[in-house]
Amino acid sequence: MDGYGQYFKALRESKGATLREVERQTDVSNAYLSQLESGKVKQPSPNTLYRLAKFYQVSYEMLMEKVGYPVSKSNALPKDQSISSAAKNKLGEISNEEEVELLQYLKFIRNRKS
Amino acid sequence: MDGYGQYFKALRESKGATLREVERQTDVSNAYLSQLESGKVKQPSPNTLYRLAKFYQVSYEMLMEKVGYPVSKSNALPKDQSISSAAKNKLGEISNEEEVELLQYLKFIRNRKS
DNA sequence: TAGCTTTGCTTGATATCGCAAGCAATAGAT
DNA sequence: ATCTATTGCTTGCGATATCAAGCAAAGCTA
Repeated sequence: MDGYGQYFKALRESKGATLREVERQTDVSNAYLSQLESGKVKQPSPNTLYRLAKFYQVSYEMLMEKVGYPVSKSNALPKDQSISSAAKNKLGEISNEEEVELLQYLKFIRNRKS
Repeated sequence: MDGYGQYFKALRESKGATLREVERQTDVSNAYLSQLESGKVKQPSPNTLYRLAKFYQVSYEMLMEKVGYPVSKSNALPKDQSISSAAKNKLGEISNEEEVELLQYLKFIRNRKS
């Protein structure tokens, strides 16, 4: 039903921040953040996305694209590219052990579908 | 008080188009276009701006900026991150949904010890 | 146990987007 | 002069973004 709600939640929790912590740093209310993460928001404004992008240290354009806004240039870019960079940002500090587990889990995910 | 309203009107008139002509080509209602040109709209959505940009043959980003949305002129993120190229290669093609699951699983891994 | 604090969440309110429908003025055609 | 189509515009409305306030559960602390 919702797509990027889970993503924002994962972003926040991977940073170990609370809703109110994000609120303090971004001036986006914890009420709205909660709705955002539970899929009750359709398209947060670019202004909001920009604040979150800076706090979570991910690409603003990537967030724009993720919530469905047109992003002129990256129309030509494959979608996996921006996702890859997002993953790179979030997974950039993983240890070798964690990497192995993630890769195994990725296999598990993919086998689960077919 | 109205900044870009005049601009949109100038764009349309320079093309010799009527409100309803623009409506036909962009699926933006003539009612809304009228409000837009008379400064009664604060921030038209990126979706709307994109349609108008294409019709008027101007830059989408320029319109975004004109209306007051943040436009990251320079990428806030470095291109190359200190991630193992192995993981980068293997994770480079993960999908949207897979990324979410991986981030959640990574959080699970890290909390498993405590 | 009782009392603060934190955390995620819900709810009511406000503001804006964007449109369908309609209106007054103008232009053209007969 | 009358009819018809076009044009710009206003208005009322549903949908959505965003927040302030508050609430219940859980965690600390005394």
